[in-house]
Amino acid sequence: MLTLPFIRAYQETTIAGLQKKHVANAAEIVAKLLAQDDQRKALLQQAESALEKSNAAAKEIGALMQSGQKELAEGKRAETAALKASIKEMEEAAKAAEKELTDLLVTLPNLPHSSVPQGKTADDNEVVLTWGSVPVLAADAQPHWDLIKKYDIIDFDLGNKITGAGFPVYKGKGARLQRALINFFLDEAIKAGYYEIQPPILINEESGFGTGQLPDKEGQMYVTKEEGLFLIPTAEVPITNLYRDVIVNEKELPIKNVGHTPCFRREAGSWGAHVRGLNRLHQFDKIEIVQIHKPENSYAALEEMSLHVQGLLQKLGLHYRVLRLCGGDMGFASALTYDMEAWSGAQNRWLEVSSVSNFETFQANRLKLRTKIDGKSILCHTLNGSALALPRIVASILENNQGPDGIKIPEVLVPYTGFTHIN
RNA sequence: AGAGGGGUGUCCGAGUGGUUUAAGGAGCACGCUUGGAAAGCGUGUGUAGGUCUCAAGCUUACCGAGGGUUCGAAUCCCUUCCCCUCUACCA
Repeated sequence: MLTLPFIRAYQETTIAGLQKKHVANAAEIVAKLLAQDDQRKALLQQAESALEKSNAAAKEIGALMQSGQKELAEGKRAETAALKASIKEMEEAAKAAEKELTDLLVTLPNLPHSSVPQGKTADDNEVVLTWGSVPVLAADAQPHWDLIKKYDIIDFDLGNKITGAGFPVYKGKGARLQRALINFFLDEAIKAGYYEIQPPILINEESGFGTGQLPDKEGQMYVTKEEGLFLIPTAEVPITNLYRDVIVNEKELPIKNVGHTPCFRREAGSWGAHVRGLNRLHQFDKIEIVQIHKPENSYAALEEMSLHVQGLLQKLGLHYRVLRLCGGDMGFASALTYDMEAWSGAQNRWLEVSSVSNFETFQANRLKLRTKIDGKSILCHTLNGSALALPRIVASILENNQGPDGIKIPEVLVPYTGFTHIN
């Protein structure tokens, strides 16, 4: 959530930023926000000065009662009773104005960093770098959805039977490869100084709001019927919300957490021919890294996180590229996002395997996540990234590493899998 | 899940309708004291909003959360979340 003092002080910047994110009528919205804020303040002031009067009167009555001047107290009491109704009205008006204001404020996305390219769609993203080269495969190379059947390692039909589309069952070496990747990614993160967290995978509404999934993406999450809890779409939600309503000691910063969880996404309305097989799932495993920083360090941290993710891809020997997302393609809460895409050898296309973002104070403002510097409390910066999401990594490994003697497991994974080939 | 007991500041803890302006203690910060430290003494010690050019000051709200009763609520009532004990169930 953007902060009002910022919007007020930097109206032009705010409008330009919102426009880069393709918010319609940005200028009108900013003007409306400021007007509503003025109104809120006026109403609040009115209510508070009435309250002040009534507080003073109550105190007086108390004093009179105690000194035994019953009659005077009674008179005063009748007088004050009349105030009550109007105070309630004023308080309600102030509250309503505040709600109207936050309801609008909450719908606004974060402002993009100055380096974010203009643009609307994925085609406008900027390629920052490309690593490795396209693997040379035999003419009869198969896409992963055929390979998983050939080697019987991931079963969509069984998943359909017990749950539904997009919930595959991993079997044998398929399951072991999953476990190997999870452990490898966690170990690498721990080596890089991250602290492992195993959070709940159901979260409440406050947490969904804290990181920005609610109300923006409500339709994308699964909800439990009785309790109204949401299945997490990413470990970012529980791990970042650990710090909701927290004033972190400056000495504890930066915070670097990592966690592995399954992730659940309804992906309503986003199905199509290009999302076959593992390309898009309702449930998948992901290792997420989360960092919390003082504002001045957050962009250096973002680069560090990007390098960490790239290191993983390099160790796995995957041809990849890094994109700087354009204003139209980046997420609601993000100020700057790098996407890492791995090459899928048989589909001949890039697959997004990680997204690393700096949210600056956007999430922290919703979370009330602060630190104290020189006695003043300020909002922290939050960042997160996938390191990494499994299914598309698996797809790329399967496709890129296929050969006559089966699928070759990347060397770094062999200590984790206990086998060198899937065949 | 049922019955009972709880939730107060950074922490412990007092507080069952009116100088509560949340006692007291611990911790922390600063000062005094000291050769230095400890002890001791003194002072300070939350968050958010409003007012204000800034600061100070003033002011409003906050005792798990939300609502209510009252001139006045940490205190009474309702709803809800969480914790503890016992019982039941259970990996």
